Amino acid sequence: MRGMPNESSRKPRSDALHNRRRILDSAQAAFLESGIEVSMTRIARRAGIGIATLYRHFPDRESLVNEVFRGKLDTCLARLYEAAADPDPWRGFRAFIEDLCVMQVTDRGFNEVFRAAFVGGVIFDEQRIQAENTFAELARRAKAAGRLRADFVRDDLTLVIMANSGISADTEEDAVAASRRLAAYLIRAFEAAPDHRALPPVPRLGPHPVLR
Amino acid sequence: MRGMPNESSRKPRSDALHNRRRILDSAQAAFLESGIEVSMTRIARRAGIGIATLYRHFPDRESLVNEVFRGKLDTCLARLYEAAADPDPWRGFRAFIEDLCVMQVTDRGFNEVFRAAFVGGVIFDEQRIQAENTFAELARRAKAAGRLRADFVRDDLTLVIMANSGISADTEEDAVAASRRLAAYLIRAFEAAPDHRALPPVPRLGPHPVLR
DNA sequence: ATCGAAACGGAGGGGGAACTCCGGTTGAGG
DNA sequence: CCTCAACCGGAGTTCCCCCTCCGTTTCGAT
Repeated sequence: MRGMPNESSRKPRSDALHNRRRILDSAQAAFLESGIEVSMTRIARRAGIGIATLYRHFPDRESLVNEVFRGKLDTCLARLYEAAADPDPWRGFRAFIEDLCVMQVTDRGFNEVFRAAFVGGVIFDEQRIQAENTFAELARRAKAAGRLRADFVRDDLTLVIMANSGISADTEEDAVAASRRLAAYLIRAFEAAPDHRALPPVPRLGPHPVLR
Repeated sequence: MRGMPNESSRKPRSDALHNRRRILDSAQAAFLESGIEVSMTRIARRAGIGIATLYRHFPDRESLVNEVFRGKLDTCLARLYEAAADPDPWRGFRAFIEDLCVMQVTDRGFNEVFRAAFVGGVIFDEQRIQAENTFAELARRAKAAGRLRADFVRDDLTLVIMANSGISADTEEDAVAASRRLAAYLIRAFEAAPDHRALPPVPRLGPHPVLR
């Protein structure tokens, strides 16, 4: 509820609620098209409200970004838990990576936020840790089933996210196609096989600056 | 020679030559650190010259970018021809992708320019076509040798470039490590094997906006 | 040493973005 | 219906960027 002006007990006015909704919708659309760096003025204009009203509801860009993507991040985590619940861990593993890539590539803002959240770990922290543990457990099961190569590590998911974040194309359709093909290649590479050669060493992937 | 003020016959002044060199060096460093969008003012300050002098030598950002990366792009093409000359096409294929990834990940500006050049094909056009043909021939030989999967297509190289362009890390060392690991995974996925499943369809990858 | 063309660099116009101030407006409880 | 806190929105401030104009300085040929 950060950014909401009324501090204590009092139901917010209906026009304020209406404007808040319009801001969130416009911001969502603007972020999707142009990324989270889109100017606040553009968001306000798109919503048909004044710039001051936007800032009253969300004191800075970060709080707006947070509110917009909280929901989408939740559905993303839901996909992970769904995949982790699959009795066939390798099928779950593949499904998660495929879904993730599509979600990332169809929303430029989400791509940036998700990348920041997972690679940098600056925002949405508690959810991220839980998600990492769930993913690690899924990977462990897939390894135990002999389908995922044993030297797959947690940071390889970060690698997937970073690689997929580089995909783009003119139309959403083409971007999805490109992302699917990349995901298919990567999944193929992750699959256990008798002729494995050693992989290059695991990189140390620290925080990455996307927001500020 | 675009951007050089003296239109016809006359040897340039020594101070002009000196400043030109300083501009190119500073721009190279600035692009490497901050990407090609870095402000012209910063480049000029770094070179210790006035902003007007910068603009006199290079009338717009594009001509400066062109001049800075012409050399690096040439060495990149040299790597390709070297790889194409390898009697073992699969070894050449792998070496080229590995080298390419490292070059891309160690210079942010080059990453952006190279991505634009290869994905969009807007700049450095004639070189790009020749490079594409050379790469296609290398891939053909690698397929004929039974080492590269038959359904590998030209646009898969674009996929590699885009994926690798998403890699980043705190230190150059870590970025290289991450890039190496990604490249190893992709090469593994490209390798021919008896148990191939069909890949998702090839995406149509059109021009991509990086420079303006 | 002279002198003109060439090169230099700072000041400034124009634009856009982030964020704030404040006078006018409106919704909802009494 | 009245009132007033809550809300609205535009104008204004500051900052940084691109790029140009123009008075000053410097090179180098004579």
